[in-house]
Amino acid sequence: MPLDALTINEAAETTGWSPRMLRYVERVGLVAPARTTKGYRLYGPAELQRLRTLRELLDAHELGLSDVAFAQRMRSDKALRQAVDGWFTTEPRRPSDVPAADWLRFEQEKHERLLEAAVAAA
Amino acid sequence: MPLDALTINEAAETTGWSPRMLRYVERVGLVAPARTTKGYRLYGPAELQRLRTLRELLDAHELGLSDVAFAQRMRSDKALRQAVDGWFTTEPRRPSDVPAADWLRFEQEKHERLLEAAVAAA
DNA sequence: ACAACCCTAACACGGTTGTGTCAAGGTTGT
DNA sequence: ACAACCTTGACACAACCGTGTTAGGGTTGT
Repeated sequence: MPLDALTINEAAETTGWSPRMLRYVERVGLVAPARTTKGYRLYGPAELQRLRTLRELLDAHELGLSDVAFAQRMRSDKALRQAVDGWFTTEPRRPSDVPAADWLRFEQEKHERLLEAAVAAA
Repeated sequence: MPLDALTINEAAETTGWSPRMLRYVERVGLVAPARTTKGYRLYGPAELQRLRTLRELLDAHELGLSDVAFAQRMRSDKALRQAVDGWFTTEPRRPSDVPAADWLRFEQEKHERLLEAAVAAA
């Protein structure tokens, strides 16, 4: 067994999550640890760090795991990100001299560029 | 009554939402219509548009209202946005020659600049 | 003044989230 | 071989989400 990887109960001990919740956090798509050939979960330093900061994140802003899962979905699904961003920018009295279709496409591409840069930088 | 503003039942009729849900959508912070002095809701063209596209958005990506509400919270609460963005970018093997504190601050400010631009553009 | 509308508040109810616990069975270390 | 782990699956349960319905009370238009 790798020296700097913990089993689920050990990881639970040092992160404050219960083993049950570690499995649940994995199920919802955040913090998925490596596995041994026989299926045992192995939590490395990166996973442990993510688990600790996740707890802080949730507590500090009163979020649910589903909120963070949704944020992750927005980062990985470009179409979703565009759709949501697009919804918040509907009909804010656009300049009337430019055709609507062109304006909309411009806005979409602008957001796409900006947010892709943000994600790429991550 | 303003000519191009609808009451809640009329708005429900043309948007496909139920009156109950229009009140709920307002409660969760999306699409808040104007009010008459006596408290009657008045849905203008902008609100009607947002309601129709909201329905499309939810259906197209299997979202809940709470997801969109959370997205809105992320756009309006800078600290939240930074915290969430920060979590997704924890410990991805940063360049080892730059002190951790500086690197972290640099990343935070970079995200802040990019996302502020995106929101300001909206 | 009366019907037809609007308001808020509440009860109801199936579905999801977050969490614990327990069961049945495979793996590991001594 | 045996205790001490690990796995998945299921039952349970409070809290919340999305939605309808109903009740009690104001407002508006004819």
